[in-house]
Amino acid sequence: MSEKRIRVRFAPSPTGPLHMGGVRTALFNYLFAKRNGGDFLLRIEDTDQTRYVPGAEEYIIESLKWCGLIPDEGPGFGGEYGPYRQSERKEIYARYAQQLVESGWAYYSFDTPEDLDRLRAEAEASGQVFSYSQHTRMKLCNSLALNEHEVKIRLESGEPYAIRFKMPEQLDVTEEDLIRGSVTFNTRELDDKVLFKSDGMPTYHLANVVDDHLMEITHVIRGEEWLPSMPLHILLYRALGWEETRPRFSHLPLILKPQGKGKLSKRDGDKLGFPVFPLQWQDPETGEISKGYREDGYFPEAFINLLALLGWNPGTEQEIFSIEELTGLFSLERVVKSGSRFDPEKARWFNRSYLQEKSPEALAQLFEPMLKQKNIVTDISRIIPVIEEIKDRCDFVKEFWDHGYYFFEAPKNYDEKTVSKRWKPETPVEMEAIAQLFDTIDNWEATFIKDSFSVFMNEKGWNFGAVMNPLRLCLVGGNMGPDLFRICELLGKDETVNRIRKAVKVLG
RNA sequence: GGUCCGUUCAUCUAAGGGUUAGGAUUCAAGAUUUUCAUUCUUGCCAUAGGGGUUCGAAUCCCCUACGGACUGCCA
Repeated sequence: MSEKRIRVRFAPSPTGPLHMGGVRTALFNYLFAKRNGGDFLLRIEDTDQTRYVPGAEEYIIESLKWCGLIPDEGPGFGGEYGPYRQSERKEIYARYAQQLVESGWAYYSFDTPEDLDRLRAEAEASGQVFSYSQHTRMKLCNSLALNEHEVKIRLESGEPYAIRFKMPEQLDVTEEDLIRGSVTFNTRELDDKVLFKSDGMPTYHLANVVDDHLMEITHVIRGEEWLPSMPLHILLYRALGWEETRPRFSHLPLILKPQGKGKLSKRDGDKLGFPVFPLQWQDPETGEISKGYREDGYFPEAFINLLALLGWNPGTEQEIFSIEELTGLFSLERVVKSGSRFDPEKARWFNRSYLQEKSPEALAQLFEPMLKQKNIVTDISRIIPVIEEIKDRCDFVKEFWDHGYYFFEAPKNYDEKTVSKRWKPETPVEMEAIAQLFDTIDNWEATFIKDSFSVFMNEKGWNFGAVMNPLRLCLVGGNMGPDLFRICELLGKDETVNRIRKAVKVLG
């Protein structure tokens, strides 16, 4: 094989937000490039003007940045092979389309979209499927069926036309897919795809082949939905005389929805309560908002990690990988062939793993803005010890509040179940006694508080459970939380005593 | 309908002819925590079915079933 530098591309269409399957495709391309010391390019495939969605390209780029998948080349990233937006490469494609007609690999088609719609409808009515192919092309309106003179007149009169690929008859096209192994198609079953549209733009098929060649792409790594068009692309390289240098192909398995049938779609996320997009997206037409992993509180490292393991594994039992580790280990050979169902529970677990590894300082920095939003201003140094106590019980930074709000504000109400279970007629007297005891403690540290408390309890002969549980209720408003004396310490003596007395007043 | 791809615990997956089919998530039980959660331990659970090839098959071949993708002047 050649010594060519490895170059791969991620080529999304800016027709909406990037789906997590798209992010995984980008990730695998990135990992493959970096593993092999090559280049990762971003190319925007915007050849369909009718499907342009404002903001989609920016969304794609912001998503890649959030994930840390920075292209070496692409719109806004520089590079020697630009422009990287297909709409800006328009002139290039017409030339190659023309070349294909001249060499007999393609032909003009004058059938209008309406004509074809009608033919499709008719076929369907009789239980058939219409296809523009070697079996039907001679009965249709194109430069193969029409005589030379007729074609010339139509062309000169400016009649709109599309250029279609003239699929060879009865030819086996075999390719070694780097993930799936040998795949064979016979051209007899393939149709004559449009390469160049009547609006002057190429279709995906022509544009991606031309651009991959011009941009010296060595490996095409894309979703499984492209597998059926691989023979067309291979033949296009042959027709253009680029077979010697053409890229190798790999088709990634799909990401399937957690339950039921089919691939993961936008709707599933909304229905099942997890994001399918990296970032939140608001549809510019309908205003409808779709959740994003970022806004849901996922760490980008966790998101990347879970995506990497959806359809790939290094063959060891390790599951937590930094992006650097992934780039060191990745190989297409270890990508699985079958589609994988996405498991939101495991996604949560990945985030948890990353959260537990982070320092209390770093987590406090992330939590502080959320406190500010609740109008709680406090010093980072006061947040850190709280996080040390509660982070075990959290999967996301945003859960710190639910598990530790009582460190920042007195409980507004008391959990009813706990009250009915723990708050007895004698409790108020006991609580007041504890409050008085606490008032006398000078060294306000968990171990001392605990010692004093124990001595006192033994003197009184009171039952620990009967006192500690309502005491916890006074301080946190429920029956949850870390070590009670640690809570007392962090609350401070005055606040602790105040909360006890307040609870006695409220609960009677 | 046609073409192509796929099929190991509920889920993600390991095992590239010889293992008690391993790990992780979920779930369940026990321990610890005088609370809740965590943590730890244990447990439940799989080679789609049928034929071959072979001393020996999750692994190779064929058939069936099921699932999926594609079948646009969309990408």
